[in-house]
Amino acid sequence: MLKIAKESPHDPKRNLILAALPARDYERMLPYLEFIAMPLGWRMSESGDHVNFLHFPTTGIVSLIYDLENGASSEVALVGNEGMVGISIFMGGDSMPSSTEVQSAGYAYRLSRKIMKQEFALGGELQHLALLFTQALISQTSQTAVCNQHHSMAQRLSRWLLMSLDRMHDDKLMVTQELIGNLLGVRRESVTEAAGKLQKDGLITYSRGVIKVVDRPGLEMQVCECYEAVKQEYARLLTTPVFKKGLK
Amino acid sequence: MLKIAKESPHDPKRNLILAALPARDYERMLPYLEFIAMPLGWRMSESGDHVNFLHFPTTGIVSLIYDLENGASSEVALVGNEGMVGISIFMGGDSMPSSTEVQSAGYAYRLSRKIMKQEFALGGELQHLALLFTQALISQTSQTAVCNQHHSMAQRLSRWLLMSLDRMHDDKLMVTQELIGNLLGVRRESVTEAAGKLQKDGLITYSRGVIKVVDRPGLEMQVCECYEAVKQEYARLLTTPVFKKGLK
DNA sequence: ATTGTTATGTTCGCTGGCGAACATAAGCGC
DNA sequence: GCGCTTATGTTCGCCAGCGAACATAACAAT
Repeated sequence: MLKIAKESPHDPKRNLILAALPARDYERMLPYLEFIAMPLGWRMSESGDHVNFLHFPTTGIVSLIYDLENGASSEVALVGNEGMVGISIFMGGDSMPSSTEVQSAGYAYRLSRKIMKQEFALGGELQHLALLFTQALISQTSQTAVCNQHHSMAQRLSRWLLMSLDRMHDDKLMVTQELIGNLLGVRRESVTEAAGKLQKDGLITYSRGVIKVVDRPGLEMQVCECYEAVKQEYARLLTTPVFKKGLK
Repeated sequence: MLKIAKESPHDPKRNLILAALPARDYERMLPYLEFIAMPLGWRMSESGDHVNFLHFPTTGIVSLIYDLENGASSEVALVGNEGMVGISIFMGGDSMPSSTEVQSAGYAYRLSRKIMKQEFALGGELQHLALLFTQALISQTSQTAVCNQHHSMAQRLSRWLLMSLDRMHDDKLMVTQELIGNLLGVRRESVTEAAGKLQKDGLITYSRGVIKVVDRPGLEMQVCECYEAVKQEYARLLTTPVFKKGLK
């Protein structure tokens, strides 16, 4: 049998929700967790699709996106290994108006709708964590709504870079400005301008689909408050139970 | 004993969540439901407050608001008799970064945190409805994020008017343009301009804190898609169980 | 090395909402 | 009726992001 390193995407506990589960719950679920690759650009679900799996990313990043009739769209939230994708399964609605798309390639473990509903219905720690994560997601979405309206492109780009970085293993993002534009709901040119400014200020460097953050503290200095606000709320809601479990 | 008319704010079943509960659950909760007035402008909770009650409005409207450091703010969702206020109680986070404010005076029944957690833990229809409502709230918030970014003032004002109207009993809104500006995260002058346009087009009339919608179909004609999108999603998620129960 | 493709750079005029300052006007207290 | 407060009307210059058009530059394939 292969030994799996802790840092490998194959370790289910790289996903923080799975990692926070009590041993008993974790082991009961383990046989049903299916390892799956999330290639870059994969549209995991379209708006309104009946969702059949709950995904727990171990690496990679997934964007939750709202599309408008005229073709415009905006990302409303980012999910990485701190959370899960497909909450409508346990929230009861079966589908959501948002689409989900893999923004940075990686891996996930997935659980079938049936098993997840069973586990959720037990009312144990999984239910607790799932709901806490969902609350954090609401905060992220709400903050995005305010941020979209009140903050500049450069600030929003900075926030997006930092949030993506937090969900990555390294300091390089494989993403074109065109794609960022789609996610942020602005033109590619606006991204170019903002990115150029950040590069001139020595905060990032980029070239043809690769963005590298070279001065993270500097980036944090001039990002809008939304970044910290969301991060704090995730920490408040989600690190406590992990801690609790670690103490047991 | 006083007889309470069905249309009275004193009828708990004016709240659609309560109305959708099976008789057994409803009757068990009834003794714990406390009737309470929600006066205009009441700040039910501030950002980060530990929330002690879950409110089920029977009349009136509550705004969920995000505040920024510079004093700016934006409403991220509206809740009326179709839902509830204080979801962090059963979601597990105890508090939220948003504040809640009564935007249109009315009444509500409230349940203490303790009782609500008990009832939720039973895993029955209340849990089911609470989660469905929460999912609908996520949709509303997400749509707001996209709308804030892509649609004009006049459209967003129209959407806000229609959404408020849907949660009211009559066609008059008691609200100043100044207040609407705060909620929509724009200047009062921008509201004046947009409202002036709607009035000139014969869709609304207003004067000193009273807005009356005189041509609802006309308003619906030129509102952005976000209005219908959210409404449909609420209908999909929340009317089905009510129906089911009605058929039993 | 040549060519095609994709990513990024740059410009120009336009418009919606901003910030500030000030003007009217409707209701309220007395 | 008088004055005070609050709600709405109007103007002006400003700027961020838009839409469109086009220019360069890096990489890929052959």
